[in-house]
Amino acid sequence: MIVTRIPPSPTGHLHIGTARTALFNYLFAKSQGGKMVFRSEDTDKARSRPEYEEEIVNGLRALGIDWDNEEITRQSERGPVYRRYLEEGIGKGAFYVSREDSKQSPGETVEVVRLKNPNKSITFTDLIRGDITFDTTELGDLVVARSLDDALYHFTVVVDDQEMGVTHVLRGEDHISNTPRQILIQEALGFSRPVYAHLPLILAADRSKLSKRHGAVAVEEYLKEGFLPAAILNYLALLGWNPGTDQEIFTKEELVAQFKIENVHKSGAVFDKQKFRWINKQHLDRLDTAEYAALLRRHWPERLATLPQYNEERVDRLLPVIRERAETMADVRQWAEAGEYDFAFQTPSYATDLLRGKNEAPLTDIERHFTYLKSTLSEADFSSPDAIKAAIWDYADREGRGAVLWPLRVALTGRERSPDPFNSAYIIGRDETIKRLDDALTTHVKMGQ
RNA sequence: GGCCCUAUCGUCUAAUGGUUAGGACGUUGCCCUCUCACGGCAAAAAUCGGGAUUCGAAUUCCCGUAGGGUCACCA
Repeated sequence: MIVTRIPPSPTGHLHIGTARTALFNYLFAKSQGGKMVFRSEDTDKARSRPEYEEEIVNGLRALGIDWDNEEITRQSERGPVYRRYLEEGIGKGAFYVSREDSKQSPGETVEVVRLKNPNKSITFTDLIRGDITFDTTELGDLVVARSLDDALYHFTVVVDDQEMGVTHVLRGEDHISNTPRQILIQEALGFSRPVYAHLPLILAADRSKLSKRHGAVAVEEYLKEGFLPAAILNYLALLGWNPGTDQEIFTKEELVAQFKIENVHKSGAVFDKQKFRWINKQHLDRLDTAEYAALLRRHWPERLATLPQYNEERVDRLLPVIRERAETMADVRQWAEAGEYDFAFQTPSYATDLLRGKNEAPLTDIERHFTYLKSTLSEADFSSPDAIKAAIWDYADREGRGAVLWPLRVALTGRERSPDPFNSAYIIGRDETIKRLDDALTTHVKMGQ
């Protein structure tokens, strides 16, 4: 049985690179009927924090990446296990205790444990890159533990992978050079060698390893920005992998069904926010209305609810208009905060010039159109934007669409750019539509004459 | 610098010896259109360079070049 692992170090937020590695381990294991285990690599006491472990666990779960060990393995709790293997290795002569100056606290003398390097050439087969050979001589007698009770990363990884039955190690390309060290330790301990697969890195626009200085790298930040977990998963999967078909939008299940390690790339992939946003829109489009409404309300700026005409019915009518444009919930929030949707919940105010438009339509024309529209709309079918459109389209077409529709839209929304007048009228309802036409007439047309 | 990895449109990628080098994002143009969007159609846009093998190379090999990763008593 295939067993993969996801071994984050809880020294920071859940990095999208970590999430991507976790995803590939998950997809590889699940697509082969195997398992994935989670291990917290918290041996660095100074930098590891429980909050980070919690954020990583929650973030991965939010994305739908779960693991098969009930209890998370924590390296900080396995000191005795490492000590046992250390002592065993020293007994066999594979490691030795070395008395030297401490690098951690200079001036002190400590007894570190070093590997007795056999100085050989090691070749391992990488599932993605083929055979890779290193001469380990340059590694020297590497330190594997600060003391018998304080094993270091390479040692703990090797011991835990062995004890947890890990068969396949899928990790970032930045670990390639770590592999020969770990193989040396495995061989010193008499362990078997797992299969390795080094994934291409996620790159920033400048093609260097994506890091904090390039902007948002934490999964949490994208979740907050309103990216859907399914979209994050989808986009991450496409960075370095593709199914060999033109399909680009996937559910998690489709990913599991189609994932093949042979289709994983060798070269790094630049993280492209634009494409990510587009992917998110595709997933947004696949939500049903109730799901979308719930999502929208979670990201809705509170200020809108304080507007005088705010009610849920209008929000529901506004939803399709928002939905057709928004690529992320952050877009919606931004537009809402810029006042683009205020018209739905309060009477707009605007300049007469805006009402007249670029062509500086005579106010007498606007008065004539509005008088007609008022009487027509007071009897029109308001059950849908299309019905409203049907009621006034012929008139607008005859009189000049721009001449009729532009001032109508401005009277209803007060904005240079807004949803179309049919949707706008539908959102605010018949009474409010008539009222706003009246307002336009008294405030702008009559005053201006 | 040593070691290691990589190299197809700006970006993500398809094509595993024979294609007008395909698709997607983005960009540009056109259509739709009262505005902003959405949508539809179209266009521009790539095999890093040089050798070798071969009837034939994006694809195999070699040499360059470029980019990246890594060189801890961090993980």
